[in-house]
Amino acid sequence: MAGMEPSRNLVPPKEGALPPIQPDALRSACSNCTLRELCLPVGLSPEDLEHLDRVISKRRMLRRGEALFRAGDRFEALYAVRSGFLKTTVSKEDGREQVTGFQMSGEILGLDGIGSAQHTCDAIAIEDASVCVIPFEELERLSREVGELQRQLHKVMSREIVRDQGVMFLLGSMRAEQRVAAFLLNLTKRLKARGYSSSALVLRMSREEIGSYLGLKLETVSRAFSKLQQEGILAVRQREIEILRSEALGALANE
Amino acid sequence: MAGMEPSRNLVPPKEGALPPIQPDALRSACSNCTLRELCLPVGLSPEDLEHLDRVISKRRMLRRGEALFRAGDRFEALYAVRSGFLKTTVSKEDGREQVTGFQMSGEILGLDGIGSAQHTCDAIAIEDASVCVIPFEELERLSREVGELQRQLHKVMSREIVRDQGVMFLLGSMRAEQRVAAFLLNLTKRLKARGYSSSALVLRMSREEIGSYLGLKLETVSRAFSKLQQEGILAVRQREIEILRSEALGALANE
DNA sequence: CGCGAGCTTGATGCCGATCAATGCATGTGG
DNA sequence: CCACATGCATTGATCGGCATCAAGCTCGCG
Repeated sequence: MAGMEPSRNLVPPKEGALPPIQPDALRSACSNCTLRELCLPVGLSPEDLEHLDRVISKRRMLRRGEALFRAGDRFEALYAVRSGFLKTTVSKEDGREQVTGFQMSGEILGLDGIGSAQHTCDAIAIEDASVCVIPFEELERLSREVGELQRQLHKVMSREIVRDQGVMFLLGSMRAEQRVAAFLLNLTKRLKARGYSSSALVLRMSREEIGSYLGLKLETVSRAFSKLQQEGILAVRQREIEILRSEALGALANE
Repeated sequence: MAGMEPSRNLVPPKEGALPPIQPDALRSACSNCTLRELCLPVGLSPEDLEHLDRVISKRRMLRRGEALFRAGDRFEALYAVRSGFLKTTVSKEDGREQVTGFQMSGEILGLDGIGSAQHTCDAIAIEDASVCVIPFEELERLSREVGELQRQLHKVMSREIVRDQGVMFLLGSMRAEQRVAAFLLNLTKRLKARGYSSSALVLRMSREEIGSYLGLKLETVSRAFSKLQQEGILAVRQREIEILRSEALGALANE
């Protein structure tokens, strides 16, 4: 039932908002990709795009639960999500682990590996997914020639740092309900940029994964959802969430 | 009493471990800098170092409490700490703020600004400090020519991302005492790399700043120090900390 | 139909926040 | 030099939010 279709159970996107998947095509092409305005190629000229196409030659399909890379793996490439959802997790020796992020189409994974030539976290598909493989040595070489690409890569890395700062703030200073509110707002913002509704969504991750990301136990996440529903801010039916009063959600998250 | 001397009340470094300060010199030179093995220039050849010297032409002195940059400031440069300590903080509109990091000599500040051309956090000197100014446009240009520099810049950014993942783990899954233990171990590790003792240190930040960084209240930080002292793991006298049983501290932080 | 994974809901307990008082070091003016 | 103010740290008492433990519940699926 799950099959390999992308993003099936998200709220239907506007026309053409998501790329059609061609499971057979082994070559990707940034030039034609409908994600190019959200992904690494933002702002590249058509000629530069062609150069990039030559570097990003491979794709990789992942079944739900499969790892794109694991901590300790040799770092060789960055990955751009084409379809599906992934999570990244860090873990201590003793096995305790924590989700550090969820990635959707157009977002880049693997930046953690550059510093030490090894990945420092696991990247796992939380639904069937497809990613573009971006061999890093070649990307570095090309970005030495294409200033705009260099700039774009730097921006992607910088934004990741800023995102992490936001999560640190959330983990350090917000209460459970606020964290959940902020999480939902962040998700809908990113989904909206991809053509999805900003008031309804289907969560691709379990309560436990959300809790792990937000520094909460799954029961607490569940209670927060229930509370927000009681207050008339959300309508929650399992993983389907409807945001009834987004201004109230925003107000909550901002204090 | 405080004056402009660097790092006065840290445990005395081994010979030559910290750079002498020449308050009058307006030019810095990576080629001669004793921090070059900890800072951006790691691994650069003498010739490449000379190129870098041409880009990093200015220094800036900061008094305790002074801001290097603030959220919203136009992003123009990265900064490398020469001496002294800084902190970075993010804040919400309502004024609540949280410390996201402490930076010591050889560490780079300002990476947050690349993505949006504006800084997204404040960087404040928590003691008199001196930084090298690295104009970013010029750094980007030079790193297009010098592959080793490009690589080094990417590493610095990637390590910042990994560092943040570690903090997220700490904030999401560790208890108060563990957080304090991990904090101390992290500080001593970095100080050791700079030639200081790994078993004694003087904190440059207040209990409140530590708490803000660790997602705790200052009273909780204080209690954690007291507890660790009772247990014979630390000797605490105000901001002077001596680590008596570092293996116990490590064991605590790792579970 | 019955099983199991994931979600919800309730009862209880603990860790850390909060409120409050005291201690300690440094600085200032009389 | 003392009296006093100020900023920071310690310690105690109390409170509240979230974790923990423990049932039920829902839904998809063999």
